[in-house]
Amino acid sequence: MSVVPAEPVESPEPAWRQRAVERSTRAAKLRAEQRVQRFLDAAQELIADKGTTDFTVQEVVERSRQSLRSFYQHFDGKHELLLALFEDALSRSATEMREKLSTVTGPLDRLKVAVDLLYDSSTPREGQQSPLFTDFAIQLLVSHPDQVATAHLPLLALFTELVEDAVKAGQAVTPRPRRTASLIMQTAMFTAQAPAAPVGAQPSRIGAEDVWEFCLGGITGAGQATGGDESGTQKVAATKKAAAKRTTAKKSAAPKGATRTKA
Amino acid sequence: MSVVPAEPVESPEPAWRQRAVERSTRAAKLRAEQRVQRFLDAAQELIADKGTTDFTVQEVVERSRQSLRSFYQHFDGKHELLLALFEDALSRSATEMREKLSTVTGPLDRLKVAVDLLYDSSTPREGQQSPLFTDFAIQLLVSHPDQVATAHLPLLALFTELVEDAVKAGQAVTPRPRRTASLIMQTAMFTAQAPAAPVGAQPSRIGAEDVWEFCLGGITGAGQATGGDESGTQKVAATKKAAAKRTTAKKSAAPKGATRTKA
DNA sequence: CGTCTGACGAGAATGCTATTCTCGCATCGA
DNA sequence: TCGATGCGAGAATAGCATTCTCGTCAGACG
Repeated sequence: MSVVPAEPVESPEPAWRQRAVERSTRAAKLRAEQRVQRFLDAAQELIADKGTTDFTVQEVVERSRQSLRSFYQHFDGKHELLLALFEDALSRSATEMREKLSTVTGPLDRLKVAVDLLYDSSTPREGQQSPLFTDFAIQLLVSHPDQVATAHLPLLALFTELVEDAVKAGQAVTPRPRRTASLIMQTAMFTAQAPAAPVGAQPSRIGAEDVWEFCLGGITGAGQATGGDESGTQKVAATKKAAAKRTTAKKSAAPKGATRTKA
Repeated sequence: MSVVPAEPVESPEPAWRQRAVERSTRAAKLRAEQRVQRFLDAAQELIADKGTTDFTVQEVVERSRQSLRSFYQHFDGKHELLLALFEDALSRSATEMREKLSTVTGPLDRLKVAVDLLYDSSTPREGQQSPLFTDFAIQLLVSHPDQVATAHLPLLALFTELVEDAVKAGQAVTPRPRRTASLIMQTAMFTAQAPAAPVGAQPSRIGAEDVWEFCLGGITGAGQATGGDESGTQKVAATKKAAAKRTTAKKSAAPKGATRTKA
């Protein structure tokens, strides 16, 4: 990109010195990276062990057999450490998801599988690796929304592709695939760690299936048609169009043919 | 429910004493409630002032002109205080929303307005009253999901009604209105404080409109039909049905008639 | 080879909060 | 008036992140 052409007057030590310095530098940089990695690994272990991101910086330091001094020399703070892990995890997750998707064909199938996978990753487990998606992701959402956005980028790209493919195949419609992808992701991720109903409510947990149906067909009925009466679906679809129009144009009174599809 | 019939032998002081005690108690209880209220008010003010829930317990104490001692005598901790405010806010919000909805007719219109309102409440503002929906709600979601669920109950009830009404009017279809309502709420609330795109991405912010369209029609096209070609919508709807089936039953190859509705 | 520099370990010190504890005073009913 | 209970004032404790101080050591450089 920018191979500086060495100013003829100001710097009488053009490239060879630079190379020398760089060689000298390289070692240090390498050592630094190793150290950073050790912190990262230690933190990862702690997260796995304790199932939280509530570990102490001290613990990280001890586990990595380094010093506080060193820690703060390499990270701006605990926050930076977690952010690093977070971005890494999401990025890794995206590629992993891509692999798993490689065996699936059909735009909608692929999208569904993606939703399932994302939902699964976002579900709080006991001993798994999740807390980066759950715990921290959420805290971060409050304090540094933009960084979350950045971290989401790889996944968002993937989902955007999936949506676009579905659209191209005529199996989906949306004016802004990126936004839709974002909405799908958010729905899946947040719903996964959703509040279970307070006490004794049967609809206890909203599952990946529910999320998918919702994303697919929303409320207007298309998604749930997994075996219902043909005519019914057709009817609702027609109604829907009108309803949407009405919502925008302000009007009322509607056909009563309640058309549920399932029991 | 349980007017204890006064055991003949064990307690020779049946009702008069109880009444006396109760009279004596009442005053104390009343004073206690006033104190609690003062804490609550003070906290509310602080939130309004600072725009965060990051106030100190000390601050609450000072502002309410009471003592730390007293605070911890009435609350289990800062957490309880916030939780109280949170539940209150959500409950209040639900009734307020009900009022505003009273002027709107038409199931889908009502639902849409509700989504707008909820989205609006959940949007982080500078000086407004929101932080209870944003800040704290999210922290809470991590630490005490069940309490969040409880707090959401009033709103969930409202949205469930709205969805059910829409279904009854034949303007919507869903097997489990409650779940759908929950999904709609979550989508609106979380998307409102969503991460804006990292740097220079135009689709910067997902708005209430986008949320609504997504909830309404999901991805399968029904929602966006604000003026598209009749036949197109019809076609997509038909395709949709098949697609959904395929998703479940694992199959591939799809009709190519890309049918976008909007530009 | 001697020195100088910059990274590092060990750990004390600081700062911020929540939470608890200890003292007295005051209020209210008996 | 007496005693219990509520409460204000504020000191004490504790958990953590972050900073600072002091030596040490390895490599760079003349």
